[in-house]
Amino acid sequence: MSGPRFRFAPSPTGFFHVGGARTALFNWALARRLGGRFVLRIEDTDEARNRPEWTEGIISALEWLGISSTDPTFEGPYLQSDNAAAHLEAARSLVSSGQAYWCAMTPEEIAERATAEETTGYGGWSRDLGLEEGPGRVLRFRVPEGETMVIDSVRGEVVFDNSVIEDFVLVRGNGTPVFNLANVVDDRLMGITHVVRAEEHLSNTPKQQMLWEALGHVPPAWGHVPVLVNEQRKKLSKRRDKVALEQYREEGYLAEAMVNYLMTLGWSAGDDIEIRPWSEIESLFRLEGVNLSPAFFDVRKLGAFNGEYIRMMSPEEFTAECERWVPDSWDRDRLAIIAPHLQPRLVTFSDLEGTVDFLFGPVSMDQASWDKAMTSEFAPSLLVATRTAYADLPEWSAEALKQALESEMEPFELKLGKAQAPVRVAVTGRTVGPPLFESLEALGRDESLARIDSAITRLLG
RNA sequence: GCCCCCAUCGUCUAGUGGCCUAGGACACCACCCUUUCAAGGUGGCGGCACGGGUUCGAAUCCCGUUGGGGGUGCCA
Repeated sequence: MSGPRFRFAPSPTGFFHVGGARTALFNWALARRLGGRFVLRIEDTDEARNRPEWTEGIISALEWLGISSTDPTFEGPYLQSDNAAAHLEAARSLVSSGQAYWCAMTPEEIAERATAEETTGYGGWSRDLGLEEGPGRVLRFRVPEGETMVIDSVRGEVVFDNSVIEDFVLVRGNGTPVFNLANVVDDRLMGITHVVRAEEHLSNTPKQQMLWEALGHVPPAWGHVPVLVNEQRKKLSKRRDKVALEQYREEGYLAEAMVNYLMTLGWSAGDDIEIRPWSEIESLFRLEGVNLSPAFFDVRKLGAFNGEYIRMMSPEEFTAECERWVPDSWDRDRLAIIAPHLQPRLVTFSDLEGTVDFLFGPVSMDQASWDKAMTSEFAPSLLVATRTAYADLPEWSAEALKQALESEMEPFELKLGKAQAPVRVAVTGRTVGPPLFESLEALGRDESLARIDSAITRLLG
């Protein structure tokens, strides 16, 4: 078991946060490039323990991102709760070495003292009281004097004055260990050498580092990456923002696009290239190159990346992917005919169904489109003429369809762009959509003619 | 309140004292192409938060101000 060990420690909440996804990717890239391990540890809470599907969700989300649990780089998942005994044991060792002590002050009393303005709250009240362990009593860490320097690969050296750090709780009144303790003990037990996580943890890092040292070990290398924020520049929250990775997956964003986009938030390889395959990202990624300020998660740019990745797919890949996003009842051959024309038009695959549904079921006529296309002077006669020409067309192909309409529109002195409008609306129900003649070809002669007929009937009464 | 972090176009970023009249991408606008809509091509709009230093020279270094963010729990 050699080589650096990076840990990723999400807490299951029923969805996988995009910010967490980026942190996971950072750790994964590092572990892969350095020939180390990506250690997944689930911070399972009481609630999560009763919902194994939450943990499964994390695994499947990671899998989607390309962080495969079957890859040799991947280790885990471990459950934090499995180590509960070790957490407490570490706490006890701190008591016997005098680095932790029992405290009887209740949260209410602390709040009272805080408002009384005489102290900051707890203020080390039972530091030297020599209290014994007892019901409801908490174990506190005896913060030493001096200062704590956190050496951070992203931010450099950050110094904290220990006097501003309260004697924090290690074990709750109910006997359970607290996050900071559990984390340190787990990291140590698992031989973690690098802790790369979001910046929101930076202020708590001196506490964890003191714990490492109090336990007699050398702390890991830290790396605090900036958080992801929304338009209001607030940390992304589930309440107000679309943060669930699963939701993007369901909307038809490609994993490769999501991964690539996430990696550009707060990091760049130092050149002008943004779109690049994971293999390159992996070999280029450096913690030292990570930005220091929060980044806005811009769905529009994600969409642009997704479009790029869609266009990069081979026609076969694209068609195969399309089939996954469309009802089973839809004719696959017909879908394959139109697919090439859809590829440059899609932003996400969830857009697919709505843009070609007219090929697979009855037209739903958009009233505004009808009004716009059918009120022109030439619409009725052109439609009739085109219908006649189409009925006798020897070959039902896009090219023939186009030529036929072009010759019918001549007397009206129109451009193709205008002339195709009535036919388009008659057949697709909308003014915008995939290329018309290719759509007609896919639809077939009978259905196309029927739709034009029904439009003519509606137009002429 | 106290502590910590941060600050280049609207957004994501390049930039580590002279190559910067600050580069790219997304978005936006215009034009071209065109079978609507896209895609593609060309061009445009737009930024170093502010004030002091240091220096021959500052987006880059230092100090301050302002502004943002995070932390400060018997949350994780």
